[in-house]
Amino acid sequence: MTKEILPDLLSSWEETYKKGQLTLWIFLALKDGQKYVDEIKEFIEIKSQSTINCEEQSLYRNLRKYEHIDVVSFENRKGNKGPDRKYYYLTKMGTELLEKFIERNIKLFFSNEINNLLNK
Amino acid sequence: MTKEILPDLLSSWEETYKKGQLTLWIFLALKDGQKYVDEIKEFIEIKSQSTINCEEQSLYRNLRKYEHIDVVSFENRKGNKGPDRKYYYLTKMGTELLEKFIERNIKLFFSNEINNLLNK
DNA sequence: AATAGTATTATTCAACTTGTATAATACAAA
DNA sequence: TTTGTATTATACAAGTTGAATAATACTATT
Repeated sequence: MTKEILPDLLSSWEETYKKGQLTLWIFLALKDGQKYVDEIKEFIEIKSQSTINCEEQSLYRNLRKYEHIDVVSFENRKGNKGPDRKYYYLTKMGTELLEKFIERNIKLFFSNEINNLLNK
Repeated sequence: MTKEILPDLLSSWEETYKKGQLTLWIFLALKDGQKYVDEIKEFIEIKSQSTINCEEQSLYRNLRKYEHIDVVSFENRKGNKGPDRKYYYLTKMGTELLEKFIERNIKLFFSNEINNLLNK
């Protein structure tokens, strides 16, 4: 009985959970190196082990938001085909922001107290 | 210049980020042991190092949702004063659900690839 | 018996992100 | 000219949380 409900509960929880996570994943992708949208999407899919499959539209929307406030910037480069690609990177402010965010919000899970609880 | 904007960006990002995180924190609190709402709130505030300060109303709302679908249950117990308290705990299904969630969504950050990136 | 404090339930509105759908613009190569 | 790639834009639905407000109910104290 449980076996049929559990996957649905899990995916609906994950759907909610990931809504606030996209920015983090994008910034991690950019910390890894300059990327344009397709590469960011691929990075996230692989590194999240397919937990997060985002739409390109969501990436563009998110990137534009942070571009406007100088957290993210880009450089035009040619691809194999079509028009130039925007290769995004974190600005100095974006780098600082990500660093502080990781320190406050991610490192928590590496603390002994939480880590013990996670593995109990 | 950056120094004035950064704290605002950080807290607005955190506000968004934590919106999908409450369920995880509640479930971790319950995994730690049966608790009623005040204790859950305290657990989250302390263990998140004040990164997450949630409203009791949000806890009630969230708990009720998962209570209805048999992920969370409770036991009435008397407190020092006032009416009985509902001491919540994870059901068998809730425990399984949390375990699977952690495995898929949290353990990622302990992988070498992500961990290296976080500390770069 | 009345009051004050504790615990929970309920409703509503605003703010925010993402999914989804749809459309438009623009460039390059075949 | 057509096809494929890359980006921008708008609008609506769904979901969560913050905040405000109100109501119910039990207990202990005065």
